[in-house]
Amino acid sequence: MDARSAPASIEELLDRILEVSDGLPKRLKQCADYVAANPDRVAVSTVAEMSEAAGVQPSAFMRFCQVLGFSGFSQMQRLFRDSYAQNWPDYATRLEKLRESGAGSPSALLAEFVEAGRLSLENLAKTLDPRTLDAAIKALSEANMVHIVGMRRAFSVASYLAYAFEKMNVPTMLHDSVGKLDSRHAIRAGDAVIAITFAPYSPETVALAEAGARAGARVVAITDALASPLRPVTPLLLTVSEADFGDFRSLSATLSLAVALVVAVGTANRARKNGIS
Amino acid sequence: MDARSAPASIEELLDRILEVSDGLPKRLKQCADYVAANPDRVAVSTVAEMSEAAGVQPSAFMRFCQVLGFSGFSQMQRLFRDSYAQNWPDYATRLEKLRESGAGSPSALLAEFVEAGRLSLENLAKTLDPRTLDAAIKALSEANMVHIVGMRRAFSVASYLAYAFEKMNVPTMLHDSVGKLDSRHAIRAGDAVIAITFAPYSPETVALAEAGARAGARVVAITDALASPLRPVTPLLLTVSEADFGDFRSLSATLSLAVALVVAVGTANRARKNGIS
DNA sequence: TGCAAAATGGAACATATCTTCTATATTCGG
DNA sequence: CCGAATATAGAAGATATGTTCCATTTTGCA
Repeated sequence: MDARSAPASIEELLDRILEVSDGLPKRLKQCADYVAANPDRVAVSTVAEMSEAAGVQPSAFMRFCQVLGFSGFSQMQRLFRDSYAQNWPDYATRLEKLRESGAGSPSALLAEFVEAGRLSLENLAKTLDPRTLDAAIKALSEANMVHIVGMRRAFSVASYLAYAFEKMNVPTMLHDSVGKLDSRHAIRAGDAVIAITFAPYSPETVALAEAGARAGARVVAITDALASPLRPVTPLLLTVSEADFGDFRSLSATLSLAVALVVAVGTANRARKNGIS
Repeated sequence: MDARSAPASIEELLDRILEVSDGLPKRLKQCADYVAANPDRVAVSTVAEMSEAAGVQPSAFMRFCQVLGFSGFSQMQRLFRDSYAQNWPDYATRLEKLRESGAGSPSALLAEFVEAGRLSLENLAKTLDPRTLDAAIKALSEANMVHIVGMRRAFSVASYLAYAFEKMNVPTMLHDSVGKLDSRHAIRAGDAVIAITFAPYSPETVALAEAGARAGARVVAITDALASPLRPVTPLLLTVSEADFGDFRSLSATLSLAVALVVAVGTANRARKNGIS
């Protein structure tokens, strides 16, 4: 243990944690990880609370503080309490403050997008039809392979779906247009297609969804209005209306829907496998 | 004095203060004024500190808390502490339960994710430092070219940033790893890098950010904790803590931040061009 | 495998902090 | 101006919290 004095700022403290973290015994490392991940809790918690959250005994947490160069928890906490002043917690107040910082200022913009995201989420919870969701999940979990297509702004949703399905061990193919290779013939009967598109609708996405339907695949659409061009293609239409701000849409609701879809499908698949074996 | 119960939120508390403030005796009014003006200190101070700052005796401050309907200072403080610490429930285990019990209908699942997204957005508004945001936008708008890197779950954010920057006519390069081509040498002095990574941090992303910094580019990090491996790389650290579920995170807050970033940079660039021409 | 060093858990101890109580001061109405 | 009601200050008491110590367990090394 070195005899250096206590860190004088939170940055210094985090540096020190990063630095010693690897050479720390198990319990002390738990403390280090917890503090590094939740530095904001230090200011308003007791050692008992901190240590419980980190999964260690209070005494272990004390030793951790001392390894960092503090005399004890109280001294370390003082550091966090002193720098606490600016982070004033209340959401409504804070949002108001951000907005007031000047129309067009970055913070004001952020406030608008946060608000838009929140509205979208609320709206999603209210309007999505559970039966359609159930049917979509059934179709996806029965598929041999899930094809995902979404271009331009919908591509981030598509790539997230691909990532999440992979994590869930669901066979997946992400149809990007790298090299303009035409991948539509990869879709077979018994597969499923998730097509994501918002106005102005991407023709490639619609075309691929149609090709999938013709090939005998079930198609799940994530789109923004009942008038979407995907409407004629499939009855499994999940509509998400995001509150946009300017030309951009936040995608908050769309992504939440995507995660829910993946987790539900992953769970259904796992249940089915267990049932069969 | 009325016998109503204690306020359940900070807004309620501030309302109540406003309401009773006029009919309060001198010392108690001092307390009311001080709390109304410095609500952020309540969570991290002792009665002794609060009362001294308000210019009264501790006992006077106690009486003030009781007039408000609390049993004492501690109870009032708990209100402030709870609202500060992002005490969102443990979604990982909550979802695990939902899934294992099989009782979790897809819509219930969706509701969970919507709620998680909402909390993440609130938290973003509460914790993001406007000055860091301003500095990040300045760095990005001064860059000749914006490089974007984010792997795995962060890739959807990266791809969305690329899409939006393109829309805004900001020169952009998305560093995917298609073909495992090493693109780090494309980064030059005068460029900027946006690196997005969340625990478990992707080594490629960190490496590319470091390479960028060495090449003389400004680096903006979007990450999840102050202890992120990107912190040593750059002071422009935008931290977004999403409520996450093991391998998944809703990304609602991250994407809102991304849009705000892009629009602000686009606007700044346009203003600059107009100013020059 | 056995030993020594280090780490850990839990309880005992010390201290800081909150809370209450009462004598004194102040205010307000007649 | 006087008396009753209320407010206040300060200190004493109760409680929560931080801190230390030591027996036990675990780890690392020969």
